Amino acid sequence: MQSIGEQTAEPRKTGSDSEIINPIDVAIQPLLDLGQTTKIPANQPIFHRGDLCESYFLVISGSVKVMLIAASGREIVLYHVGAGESCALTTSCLMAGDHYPAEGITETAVTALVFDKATFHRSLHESEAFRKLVFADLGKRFSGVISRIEQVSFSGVDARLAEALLCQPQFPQVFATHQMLATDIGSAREVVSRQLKLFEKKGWVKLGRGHINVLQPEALRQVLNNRS
Amino acid sequence: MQSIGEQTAEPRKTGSDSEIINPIDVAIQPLLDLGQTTKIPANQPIFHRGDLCESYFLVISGSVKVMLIAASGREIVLYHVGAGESCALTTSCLMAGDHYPAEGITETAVTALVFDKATFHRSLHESEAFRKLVFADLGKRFSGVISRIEQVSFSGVDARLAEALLCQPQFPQVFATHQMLATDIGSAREVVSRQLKLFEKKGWVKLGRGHINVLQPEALRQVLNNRS
DNA sequence: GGCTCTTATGTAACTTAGTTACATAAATTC
DNA sequence: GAATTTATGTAACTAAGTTACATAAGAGCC
Repeated sequence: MQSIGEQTAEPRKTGSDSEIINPIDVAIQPLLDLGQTTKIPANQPIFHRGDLCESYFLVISGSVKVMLIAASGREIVLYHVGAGESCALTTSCLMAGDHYPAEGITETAVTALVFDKATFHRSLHESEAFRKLVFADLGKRFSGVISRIEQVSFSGVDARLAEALLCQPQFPQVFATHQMLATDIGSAREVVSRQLKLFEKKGWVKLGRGHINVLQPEALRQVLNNRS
Repeated sequence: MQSIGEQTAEPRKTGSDSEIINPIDVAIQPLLDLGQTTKIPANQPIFHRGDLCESYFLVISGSVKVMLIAASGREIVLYHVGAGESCALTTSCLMAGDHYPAEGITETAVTALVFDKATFHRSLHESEAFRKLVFADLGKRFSGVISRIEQVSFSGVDARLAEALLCQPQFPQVFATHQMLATDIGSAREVVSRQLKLFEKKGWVKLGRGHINVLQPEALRQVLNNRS
């Protein structure tokens, strides 16, 4: 059995700006030749629910969101795929020969390494390093999606919203619409607007069109601890 | 590379009584020697959230439920592991070297084949059949958990309850308490009681202590179609 | 600038779901 | 059969989601 490299990729933060390519290429540099490097603009659908999964991809830069969309228009983000990460849903569908159960959409312009189905399976078979990368990613996502269920079904909108505000890339500045925040926490826009107004009334945030200024992060953290 | 068998196990219904061992042993019979056959009584915890995952198991007979439990006591079942199935969470934690993010509890007496960590990894490495079985299962669960999120966050209690009633093993007889149904659909006992009373008022079901008689399955199916 | 169009936010009224806090009743155990 | 445990019933209240708009801030165009 041919070994293509032993070091697995470490988990990486989604949406970070620096260190985009460095960490992944150590582990899978030799695999780069097997895939096709592709660039996709922002806000493009990559896959839809019901699509049969035909290729595997690894994000080199940018970010993809994987989400559910209800008939009513309600949306919930399952997870974000950042630089150095692969889409666990794709892995899972390729392995089970299944259809996608969700939507994948680029959030920013994305550079990705795309492998066709056969290459994916062959690499999985031949490379221990690739296998480790793929499965570690799958495992991480599975746990992540389970925490998501926990959040959504056990904790209130206030706690989920507080967490969303605290985890923004340009904290304490939040560049997001109420709709985007609602999708992130799996609630409705009106509910988010209502809760944000409450936060503003308490002096914890300052609201603006398309952005929010977090004034009292400690108060938000308190909400998180009290009732998550 | 040693091939231990080519046929993968087909997906199987959870909690079915007949054909318990037959279908799986075709695929993994040769692996039986590698694991330790273990019997566990009903209602026993198998793992808790936070536990480090040390062994892999394959259910031979009986069923295990994997669920989240909130501090408040609220519960939600993520999935059931039936005969011939493995626990995807275990697979995922073993592969990612992670801690369990949920609870595993036997629902009935269970016979399982247990592999230690090292044997699991070795089998994964050596046997294509085992790999296929493990990953197909993981993929199936991942999709399953995602539909669960969809159900819980997009569809109402009435639809979820109707579905739960329609999917019972001894349909149209339902042997479950309101609490068990609530855990299944990720709601609260009082909410289930309230909704069941409404169903009863409409003549769709007949309620009893510990069991429910479904009188008008068509009406329940209608609820499912209208607003799932 | 002023006009239009699109996108974002505000808000009230209402429905559904979850929580709190008990009461009642059916099994089970002693 | 009395006590205890377990299951169900129910009311009152809070939280969240929905419907149905109104308002307002920018973007693009003349």
